[in-house]
Amino acid sequence: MLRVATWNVNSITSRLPRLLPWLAEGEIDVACLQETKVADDAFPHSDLAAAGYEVAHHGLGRWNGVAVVSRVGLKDVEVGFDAAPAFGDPEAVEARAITATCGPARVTCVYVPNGREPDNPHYAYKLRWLDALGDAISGDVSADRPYAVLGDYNVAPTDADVWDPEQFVGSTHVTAPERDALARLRGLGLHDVIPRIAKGPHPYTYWDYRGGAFHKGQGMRIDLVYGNEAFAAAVRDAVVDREMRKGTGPSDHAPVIVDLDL
DNA sequence: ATGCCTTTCCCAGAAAGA
Repeated sequence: MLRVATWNVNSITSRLPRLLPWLAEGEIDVACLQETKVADDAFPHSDLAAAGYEVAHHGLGRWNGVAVVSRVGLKDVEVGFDAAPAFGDPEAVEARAITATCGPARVTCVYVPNGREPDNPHYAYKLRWLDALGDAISGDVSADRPYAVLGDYNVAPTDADVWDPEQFVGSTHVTAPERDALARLRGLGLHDVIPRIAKGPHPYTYWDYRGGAFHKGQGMRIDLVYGNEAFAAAVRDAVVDREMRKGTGPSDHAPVIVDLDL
């Protein structure tokens, strides 16, 4: 059994007291982490090493930052992806993707650009980014080896993936071009591994910090596990770890945990 | 939510998040 997870930690520094016990008690084999918000030299490498995890981190400072941590081996790391677009300066590609092979599976950890508003240049950047991602990963998707793209996609695939679609009319995360971009990824051979419902109407993964959104059930499913044929066929269970959205110092995202018969 | 929380930059308030 291989247990693979994705979690937007919203600062690895702030979340370390939650991350370490979660890894240990949850018996997580591989975790894809987003929004570490640190440069590589500020990542808590020694804490993860002491916990038994190898780390591949890609961070450039206060924004973005992604990591794969694994206790089942970690090799063939690829930082970013081929022809990853930049927002402005072509030399300033943001730290939003990292890929590694962990035991029997290969994973790409992604933090998809937010997009801000549909008429904002960051929205066009988001669509470019997703398109280029698809081009870059098609080989791994079609390979026989279990492979998945896990992370914060910043897109709710369907209206059921937001707590109130009426609230999102005209917003990012729900527009047709964004959903088309996910459909294209599925068209390459990726399958949306949807967690089972633990509570409420839907397996949401994100709740705003403000206004008691979590307790009101005002969530979104935007943290996704997209697995290729071999990965999807090996899935035995998938859950949202809602407990991690509770308690002291939570991230605004909850982890998604997938058990694989590998 | 017109950002009502949180984080990082760093010690004041901007920027960003979804």
